Amino acid sequence: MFTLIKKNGGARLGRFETVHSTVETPGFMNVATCAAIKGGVSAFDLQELKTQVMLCNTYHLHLRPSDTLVKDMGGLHKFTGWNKMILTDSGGFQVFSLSQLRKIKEEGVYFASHIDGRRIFMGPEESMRIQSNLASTVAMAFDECVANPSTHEYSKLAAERTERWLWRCKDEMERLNSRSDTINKKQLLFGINQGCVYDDLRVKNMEKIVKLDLDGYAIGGLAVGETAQEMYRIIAAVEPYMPVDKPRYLMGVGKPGNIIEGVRRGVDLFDCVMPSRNARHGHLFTWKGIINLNNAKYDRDENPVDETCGCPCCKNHTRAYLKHLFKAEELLAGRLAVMHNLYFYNTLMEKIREALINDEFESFYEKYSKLLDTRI
RNA sequence: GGGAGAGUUCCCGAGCGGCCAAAGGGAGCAGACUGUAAAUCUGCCGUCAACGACUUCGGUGGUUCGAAUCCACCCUCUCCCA
Repeated sequence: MFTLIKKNGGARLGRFETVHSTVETPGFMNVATCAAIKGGVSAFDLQELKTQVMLCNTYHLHLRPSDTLVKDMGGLHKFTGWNKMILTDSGGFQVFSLSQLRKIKEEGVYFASHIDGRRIFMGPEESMRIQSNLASTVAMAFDECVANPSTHEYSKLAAERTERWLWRCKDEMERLNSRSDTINKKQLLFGINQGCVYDDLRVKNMEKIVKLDLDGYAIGGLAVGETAQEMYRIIAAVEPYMPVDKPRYLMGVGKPGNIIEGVRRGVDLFDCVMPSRNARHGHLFTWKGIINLNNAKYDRDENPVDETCGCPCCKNHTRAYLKHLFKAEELLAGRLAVMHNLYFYNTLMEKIREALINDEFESFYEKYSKLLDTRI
């Protein structure tokens, strides 16, 4: 159940109560595609990183270790040791990112496994069944995320197919939630808005999927090649059509600045691989901008990554040490850097919420929306 | 003392008369990364007034229109025999 607490302009402060935990929004979901945060960060580490939600992937976990195994192990919460909200992505994004390895049909998508080339099929029903087995808190609809650029004609076709898939997702989820052997019988389902960069398709699609009265709504298919300005325009175009009393999730976004812009336009939830992936590549977020720890200038830097940061890495280590770990290819480098970046993102969301509570979001926006994405 | 082999740009290592400023690694330097086929990928990596010029392949001298590549001597290293 979602409660809208207050607004600052378009920005929303809210609370999303689920069977596993209550999520304060705006919130950032930490990506753990294969049921693990890449970089060697465990569920027990997430406790001290202010993590609220873990995000896992249907496609990846179906292939390995298999959703039936996870079900036999008691579901993702028991399996990973994470007891708060888990959102599972549907595999829809893989329709986009594994474009060389798949074929899309009305019934669903035929993939070649990226692990061993084995042919697999996934449609709305399969995705729901897998996510039900995984027993996440929130399941995402199985959608098609089209590449950018795509023609208006194709984007329309894909968005309408995604709508039809959504009906099937809803039916299957209701069926699964009523089964006695389902682990999480209160599994929620979020619908996903598509339509590429075309406002008319986006709005029409949103109007249709809202009628299904799902537990939340996501804006998908963004940050896949269009400009940031186009992305903001689409969010603004579609937002008036989204239910006020349901969480809104901007999928796969993004840079700190993108998130602040998203919040300003009424988005409640975000996720992105950027903090974890970039961390593994030595790019660290700070309250003064982004640093690349691989740069020679940090060789003898005695400061922590960020002086104001309370993460385990900043409390214990210098930039010089972390830089050394990266150059020496020590696993510890990735672990510490990922912990820092996730803590940074989670703290960013916390500060956004504080700003909203204090009715200071606009000044927060002015201060940080550009600064945090700047390289220093 | 006798015999065999080797010395290439920061390192390893190809090249063995012109297409060589010299393959390929590594290191170094920088960049990218947005619902993770990513602990990945890309670029630069002799010098300069730089679509050209200059100096480099242990040293010196030679052969040749032309040499990292051929010859002579020298220096250094490795291995084998005494």
